[in-house]
Amino acid sequence: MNKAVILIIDDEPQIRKLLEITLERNDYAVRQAATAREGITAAAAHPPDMVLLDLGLPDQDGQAVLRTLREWYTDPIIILSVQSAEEDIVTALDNGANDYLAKPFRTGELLARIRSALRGAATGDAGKLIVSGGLQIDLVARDVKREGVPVKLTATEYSLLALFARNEGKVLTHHYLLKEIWGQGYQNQSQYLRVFIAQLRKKIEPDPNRPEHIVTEAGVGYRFRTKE
Amino acid sequence: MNKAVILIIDDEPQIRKLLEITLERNDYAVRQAATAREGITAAAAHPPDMVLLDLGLPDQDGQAVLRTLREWYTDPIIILSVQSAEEDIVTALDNGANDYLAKPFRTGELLARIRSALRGAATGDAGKLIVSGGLQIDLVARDVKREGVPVKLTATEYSLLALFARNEGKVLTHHYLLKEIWGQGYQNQSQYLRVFIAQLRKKIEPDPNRPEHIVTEAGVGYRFRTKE
DNA sequence: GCATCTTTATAAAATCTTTATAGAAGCGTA
DNA sequence: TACGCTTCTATAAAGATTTTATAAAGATGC
Repeated sequence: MNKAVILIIDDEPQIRKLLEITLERNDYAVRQAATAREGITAAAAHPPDMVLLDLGLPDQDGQAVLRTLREWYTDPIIILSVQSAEEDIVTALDNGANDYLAKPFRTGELLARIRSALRGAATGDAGKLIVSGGLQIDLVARDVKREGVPVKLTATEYSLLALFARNEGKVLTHHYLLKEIWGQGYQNQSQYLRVFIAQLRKKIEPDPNRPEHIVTEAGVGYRFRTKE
Repeated sequence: MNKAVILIIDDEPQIRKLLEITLERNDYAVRQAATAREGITAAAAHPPDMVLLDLGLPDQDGQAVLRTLREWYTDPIIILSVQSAEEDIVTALDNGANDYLAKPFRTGELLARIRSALRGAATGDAGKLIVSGGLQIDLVARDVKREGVPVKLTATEYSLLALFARNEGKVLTHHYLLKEIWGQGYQNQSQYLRVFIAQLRKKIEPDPNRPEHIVTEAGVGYRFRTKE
């Protein structure tokens, strides 16, 4: 029997510990992240059945984290926050949160709201599109088109492209890419990357010999560019 | 686009008036009931898109009303109550309420919670007919036809196809499909899926060897495409 | 008892990993 | 500048592994 997996994104260790104990005692599997960056990565790598998100993270604005998650994550997100101003609540809900609970919360109520949210897990609507130079990526539908024509990508190819798309303009190092896609322990298999980059270019570049989207940064990594 | 219809069940005329004004100003259609009996009758006669339910009704216990509504009513129910004891909240949520707001509430927050609840509501299956490439799915009548000929599907086959039809174009992961159809705890039984997908293809695909509607996304899940 | 769901077995298909080879770029030296 | 050397990159293709399709047998429930 599989337990529902809940990802906690909160920087306070005590809160995480309290949540961990409470949730595990109620038969949920718990994963944790202490920063926005960690949390987004964790959610992307292995999507949990639900996210509990603290808005007061040290490295990034909570509402921005929420919007980023909602670009592709469709399962319930419950906000836990010390803020209880109406504006914060309204913004969070409109950014796609399913519920908002002010700290300190009552654990019984939290558990009930978790049950409620998991019960009615939403089938989200049309996804946010990343469009550029004839290339179109729908992170929710897992759908990629070039000049309007669907491109068939394998699971790994898609993961790689999605990771690029979410980090448009930034150089991603070999090390980082390998760790994100293949996991800890593959950081030196640069050849994997070369093979898959070549594969991707063949499928999404107008001219694979003169790449416009996935450009090589020799000795460092690759950079994804949305043209123009 | 028709306005969403919200049914208010509350015995206090001032609250009803306040809600009526607030909701209508925000482009909802409002209907009202002052007693439990009236409310249940109204919901049954013309099911609204959402119910706002006060727990302190004169003629019947609020939790009982909630349970009665949930016997057949599947759209969102938000509780408005002067009670804010944890026990009341937990009971209401476990009785099927989507949200619980203590009076006095802030109207901005109420509106945000209404938007949130409506957003995640079962995609208006009402009168939805999906037609494509000789395939025809009537989600209301639970009726499937191929080239005009009725297709006989088992309960599970139909649930699966309906889930696909409601998420046309999107990749649905094994995990998600198994959770939605078989429930929490079956997420690793990918073989179930394979068996039922094969079964469905045999029944709805023009050429089951070259599926056009239910396409495999190896390593990830399946995608439903309405042809052309 | 019959329809349906669950499980098992096996073949086929798709994908990933690994190997091989060639090209491009940087760098020091004559 | 030209040359050889080294390092990094691109790509195709063979081999290995994983994932999928399907039939069919066993179990379950009304």
